[in-house]
Amino acid sequence: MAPEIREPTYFLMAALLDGPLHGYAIAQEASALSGGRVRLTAGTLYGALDRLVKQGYLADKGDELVGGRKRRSYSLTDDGRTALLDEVARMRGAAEVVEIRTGTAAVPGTKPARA
Amino acid sequence: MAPEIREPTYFLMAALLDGPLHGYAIAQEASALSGGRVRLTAGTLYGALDRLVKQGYLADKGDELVGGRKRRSYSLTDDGRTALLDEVARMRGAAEVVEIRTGTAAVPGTKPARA
DNA sequence: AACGATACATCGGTGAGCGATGTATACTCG
DNA sequence: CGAGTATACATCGCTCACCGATGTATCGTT
Repeated sequence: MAPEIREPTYFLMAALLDGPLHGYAIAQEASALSGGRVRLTAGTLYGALDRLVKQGYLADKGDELVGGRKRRSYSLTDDGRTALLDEVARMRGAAEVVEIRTGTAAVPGTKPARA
Repeated sequence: MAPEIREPTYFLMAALLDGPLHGYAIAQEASALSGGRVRLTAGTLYGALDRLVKQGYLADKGDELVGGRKRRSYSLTDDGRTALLDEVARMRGAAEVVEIRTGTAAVPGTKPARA
């Protein structure tokens, strides 16, 4: 069973859905996507990047020199995309369990992701 | 900003939505609620229980002797319930971001968080 | 009597997250 | 022109939730 993807990692991967980005840009996009909730500091960012490449969720697009500054870009692999969508399903399912038990209105027409 | 609630903890708290339970029963209910995904082993369970009581998310209902065996029951506090519902909202929001970006069918009637 | 389920508790390792620190370049404003 | 801020990378050490292993003890079944 695939382990839970934690919030910083989740938004890191989500930031790459529209195409490759370099590390720093990922951090900014992840912050924007999360409404400012997630702040990918250097420690988290570059550690996660290396880990995700090793796991096969990201592909290293290599270095590039832009105005004297080095940039390393990454793209989301098919495996990474799948893992991200699995996580979405996981969250939907988990949310639903609590909503049903608390009577919190599930949006009418929302069909259970998977029973 | 409230930190993310991890999966084992999430289902532990969800197990208490219908009323107090003792530790071992919580583990079973959490497993059932998660469709077998989450298995609260002793290490996770009792550690989390203590932690959550300290955080004010659970209340210790005290010991009780049932057939020679000791039972310690816990209930979900209002704070715990609120934290759980916050987590549901967090997950819904995070799921939506990815669904919109991937074109995964957002349920009609669900309003886009943002373009 | 042996075994598995019930029920609690503790210990040590792992790994993601994260603050702190370091290096270096580019831009902007006074 | 000098200072400060933003860009952009990288590493180190700490914390904490999780989790497997281990231990204690009772109860039901065979």
